[in-house]
Amino acid sequence: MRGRSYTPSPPRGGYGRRRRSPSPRRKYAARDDRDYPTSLLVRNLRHDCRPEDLRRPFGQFGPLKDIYLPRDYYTGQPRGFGFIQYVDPADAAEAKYQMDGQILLGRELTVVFAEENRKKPADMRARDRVRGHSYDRRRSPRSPRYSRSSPRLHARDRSRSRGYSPSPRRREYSRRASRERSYSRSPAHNGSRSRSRSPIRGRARSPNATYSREPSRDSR
DNA sequence: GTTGAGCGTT
Repeated sequence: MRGRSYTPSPPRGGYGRRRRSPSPRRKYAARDDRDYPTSLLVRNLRHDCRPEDLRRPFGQFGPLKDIYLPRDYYTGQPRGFGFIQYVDPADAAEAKYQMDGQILLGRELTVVFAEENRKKPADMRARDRVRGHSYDRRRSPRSPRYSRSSPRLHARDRSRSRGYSPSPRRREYSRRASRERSYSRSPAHNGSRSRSRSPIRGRARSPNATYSREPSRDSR
């Protein structure tokens, strides 16, 4: 009997049973009424805040599925907000209600439901262009040289905390693996020729002994 | 089957 009495505490006037009102936009699009959002957007996070810091306070309400703190792609600096996904939407609702306005590390958190739509790299790229100020892709007035910090460098840091919940056990595993290669998840694929998308110059990766099967040697 | 450049950063 786990009669855990959830107190979803619906936001102002409840979630609304799909009102016929001409809402300009459904708050939680792509979700049915019975399917409440499980992701929360936590705002006003301290820049020092790490996923682990959030896990404890937010984990009180239920199992967390994921925690992710977006960072600036170029600078790698935390953006001050994060996403917390719950397994159970009821927990998410509860957490939102309880944590909204709470103080974490001296900052008052703002917790709201997150949209389900994740942003893709392609979107960010487009956005960057728009934000960049009439970006003339031909040649920008200012060379966006962000040679200072590269996401890749942060990738190293990411190896430790990874940003999202790593299984403790897995970490052990990863620790060993992170010795040599395994750096394949950087924005810069540095494939061989396309090095345009990434702000940083991907270091020329060794060909890594491609398994080029000799065309004429495989006889059977 | 997933996504880690996630919307809301001062």
